[in-house]
Amino acid sequence: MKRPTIGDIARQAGVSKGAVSYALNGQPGVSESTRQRILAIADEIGWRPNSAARALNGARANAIGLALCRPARILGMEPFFMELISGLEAELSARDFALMLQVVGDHPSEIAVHQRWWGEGRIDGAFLVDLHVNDPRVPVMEDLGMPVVVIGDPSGSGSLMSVWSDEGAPVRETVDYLVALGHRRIARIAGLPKLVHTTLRDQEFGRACAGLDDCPVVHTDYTGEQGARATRRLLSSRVRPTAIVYDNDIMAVAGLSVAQEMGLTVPADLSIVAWDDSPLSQVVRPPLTALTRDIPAYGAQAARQLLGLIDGLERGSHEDRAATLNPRGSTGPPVSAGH
Amino acid sequence: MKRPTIGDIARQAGVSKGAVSYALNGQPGVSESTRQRILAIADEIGWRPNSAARALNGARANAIGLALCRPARILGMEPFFMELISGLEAELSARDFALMLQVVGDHPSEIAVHQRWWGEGRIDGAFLVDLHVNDPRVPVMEDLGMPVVVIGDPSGSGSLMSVWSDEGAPVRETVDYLVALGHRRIARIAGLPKLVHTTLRDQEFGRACAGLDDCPVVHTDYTGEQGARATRRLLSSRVRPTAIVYDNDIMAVAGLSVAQEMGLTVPADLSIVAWDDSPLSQVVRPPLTALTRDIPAYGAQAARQLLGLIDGLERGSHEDRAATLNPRGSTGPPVSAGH
DNA sequence: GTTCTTCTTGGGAGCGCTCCCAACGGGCGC
DNA sequence: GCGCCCGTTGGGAGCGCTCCCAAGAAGAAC
Repeated sequence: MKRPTIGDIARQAGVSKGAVSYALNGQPGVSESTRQRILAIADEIGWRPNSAARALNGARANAIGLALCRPARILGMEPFFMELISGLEAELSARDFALMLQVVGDHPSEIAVHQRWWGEGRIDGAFLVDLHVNDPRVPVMEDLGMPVVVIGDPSGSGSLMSVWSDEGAPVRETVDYLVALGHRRIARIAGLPKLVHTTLRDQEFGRACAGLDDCPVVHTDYTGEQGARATRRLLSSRVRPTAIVYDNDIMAVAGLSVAQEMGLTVPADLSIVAWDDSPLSQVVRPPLTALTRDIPAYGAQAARQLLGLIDGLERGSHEDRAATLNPRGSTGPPVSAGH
Repeated sequence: MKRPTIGDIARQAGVSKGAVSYALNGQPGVSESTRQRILAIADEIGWRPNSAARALNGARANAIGLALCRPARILGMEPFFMELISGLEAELSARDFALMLQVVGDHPSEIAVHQRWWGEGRIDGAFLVDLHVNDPRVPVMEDLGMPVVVIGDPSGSGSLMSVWSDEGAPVRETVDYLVALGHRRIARIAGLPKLVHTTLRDQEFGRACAGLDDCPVVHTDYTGEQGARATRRLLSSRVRPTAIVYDNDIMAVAGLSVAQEMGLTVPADLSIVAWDDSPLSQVVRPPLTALTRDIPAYGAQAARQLLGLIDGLERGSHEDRAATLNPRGSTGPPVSAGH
């Protein structure tokens, strides 16, 4: 049950290996009639190119690396990654590129995995996600000379190409909207403070809230538990916020439960905004006002950029569309502000 | 910036390529002193094995294939897959196996992807998930001769090895529990009727409900929307059920919202059970009674089985632990049954 | 018919690695 | 001191493919 090789085809067709190679790759060098005959035989005996042999000749690996450095627990919970991956896939599979996926524990092992894959010729490029402030992966990847696309803000991605969306505008849009509704005390329950996009949102939030009353920011690890705890603490303070903006939908849903548990009505007593939309936000009562983004499209764009980079087309970084506010039932004027 | 090869090492060490190969692979054939010298040089010049060259000699690809045939939309929503993947990964990465992931649109293209990967020597084996009734992938994989582990019930996996958990016991446990609480009208909002595990649960549900009042089963596509719609329809019927068992947590959460929207109190007017637990079920009010399963452990077991199969160890299929009922606030005695 | 050009074809090197085979050399038994 | 065995080493074929090079054939121009 040995796999047929181009040698077998050549023998059957009565031509040389070279001719078969040209015919199979659509290259000039063989006549059309010979090509057809070779293709027919190849098809008949079920020939498949051996990627190893191709790779040995300096060809592409036709695979992209993605090492995810997140605890499995969080990974399983957040729709973001699966949506991102399906977006990446849509573009990659159209070009017959596979995705090499590996969950790693920390940055050093993520770096090691990338070095190994690249060194062994298993991948043609890689994505970097969840950019940290002063991310150690960036300088290593810059040195490695491997095509890399950072999915995150260019401020932290060094000389690497990045695909990002503006974090500032959605923050401003949200705060302005809440202020227009009459809110003066807006809190933000944020994600990991180490992440670049968290700090960017923090800064913009601080600026957008200038002139308002106390606008606290609490950092969490994105889990529902921490989102619930932070919410409980905020709502127990003497001057509780009338609106909370969450950094993901999981925490927003958890926060909604806590508010209802504490006897508050949403949105009358508390308005809630979730960053990143998902079916989850629409399924709870009231459905959550959310900052919606087309994550699969975002991933697809990143994949296009990386494939371009691999092809040697030197296009620059790409700014994707920013998230836009999608008001639903969880936001409204605060009862106290009866204007 | 060419990558060093064993030829370079051999030249520097003043030995032959053969000796280097033996030294690097920990095989007998070189003296310990030579081995050490070679390893030192290899380390110094940063040598990495070229996987393509290795694969060319019939070696492993050190990668496993997983083609997911689900719309991206559902994929992004269900925690199940990411948890499964992180479980697979935990075991695979420990053995330095990578996961080749590809999202495909239908079974024919999933089959094509597997054939290509296997034919091209890119993978050493593959997982099959979401087993359908009379699944067309099974006979193809049997013919292909590739190591495959089916993550699903052995009744549908032909001669392929499978890793599964009993679907019957959890159904019985759930129905018995609800009956003990006093419920007589229990409904089931199920997933896709094409899937093997759906039909198994359906059958068992039918048996377990024997002797009870009307116990309808509604099939959906696992989305929150369809779960909500099915719930609304059931609760609008003249004799509405006092308990609903959902096939995933997304639909259970959606169903909870619908019930509350319709002015029903959970669990007094309606008890809710979710199949497959996740933080989501614990975050809503009341927290959902759920059939809990350790999905990462399930995935890890599947990975172990597949790696064993690849190594030629012929262990049989493996039955994993069945899901167990984890009662929370969403179940209780129906108000009508004041016993 | 001859020469030149152009298209087609066969031959073969080389990619980096593994592994078989033969040669070499030192330690041992006699 | 001689021959033998075994541990060590060098040499080299071969994995399946790509691509360069040269040779052959066919057609055009004279």
